[in-house]
Amino acid sequence: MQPHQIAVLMLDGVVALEAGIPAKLFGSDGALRPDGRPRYEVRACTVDDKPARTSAGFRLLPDDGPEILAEADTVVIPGIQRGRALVDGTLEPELAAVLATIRPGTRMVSICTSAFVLAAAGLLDGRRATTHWRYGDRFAALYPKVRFDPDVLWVDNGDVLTSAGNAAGLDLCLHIIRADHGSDVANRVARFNVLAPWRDGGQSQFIERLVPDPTDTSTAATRAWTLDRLDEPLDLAIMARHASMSVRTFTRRFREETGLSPNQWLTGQRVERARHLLETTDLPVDRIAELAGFGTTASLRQHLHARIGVSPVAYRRTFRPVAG
DNA sequence: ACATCACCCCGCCACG
DNA sequence: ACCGTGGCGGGGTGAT
Repeated sequence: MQPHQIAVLMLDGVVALEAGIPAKLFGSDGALRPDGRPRYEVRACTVDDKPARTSAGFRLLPDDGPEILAEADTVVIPGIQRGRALVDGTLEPELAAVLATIRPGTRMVSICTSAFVLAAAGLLDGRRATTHWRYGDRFAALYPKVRFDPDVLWVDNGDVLTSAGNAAGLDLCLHIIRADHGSDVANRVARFNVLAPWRDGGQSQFIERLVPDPTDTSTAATRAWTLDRLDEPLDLAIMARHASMSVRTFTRRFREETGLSPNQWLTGQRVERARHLLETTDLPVDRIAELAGFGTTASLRQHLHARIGVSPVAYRRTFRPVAG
């Protein structure tokens, strides 16, 4: 089977760190098939075949030209620090021309400020999108037709995906791998690259305390404790008691440290547990609901559907095609 | 599909 | 005055 073709379009003023993200993750050994063949093939190009000036004092010389865009299954555009899309909502004619060569239906991915480019191309009209928080006001003002969400690491519209600043591109690429091939493959890629498979802090761009003070009371130990007993009934009172805090303080600290409310986080962890079990075991769905801590199968179905839009059985069929 | 109900979440504010 | 804590109210959400 032909590997999924990923084209990285490096524009003038590209952020060097972000230009390397797709190749590093999609091209990781962790993303290889069991038979050793690649799942993804990553190439990079510029608009005009010339080196791209980065914002870091060096240039990037791609091996391929913009003709790869027309053959790509996914196009990733790393963030930029200049360009018309950032200034007046238009595209340079040369950029518009190469974007026009991309086949309809190609999955479009932006990292950081390149959401401006997708928006200027009209690809985000009427859809949810995000970008680097520092550019949020400008983004909303320049592109009023886009439903800007300032408070997430990434937004997945299926065929158009946008991510927040810099390292959020890692989270989005991991998400894409997870969506394409399941969380086991995504977790392996994360491990190969020494990344957190699921950023502690969930979706929020604004984690007030990135590193909880270890001498201070913290919710981290309680989160770890919770993960060992996901199959048990857990509520705020139980978690707060484990953390030796009042419910009010626990709730407040939890949001400060993770960006999520305790229950949002807990549900997320339960969904991840269920996904893992669906992928790696043949246990019946109601048993998985039980082990992941969902009271009922209906509850599991609802949360799985809300997160990834598929039923448990459909999910298993996608990622576990050979029933064991 | 719908109603009911428990629990969650968080602004508010008093307390130490 | 300042700051972290935690009880309370009640709108909101999710489970049944």
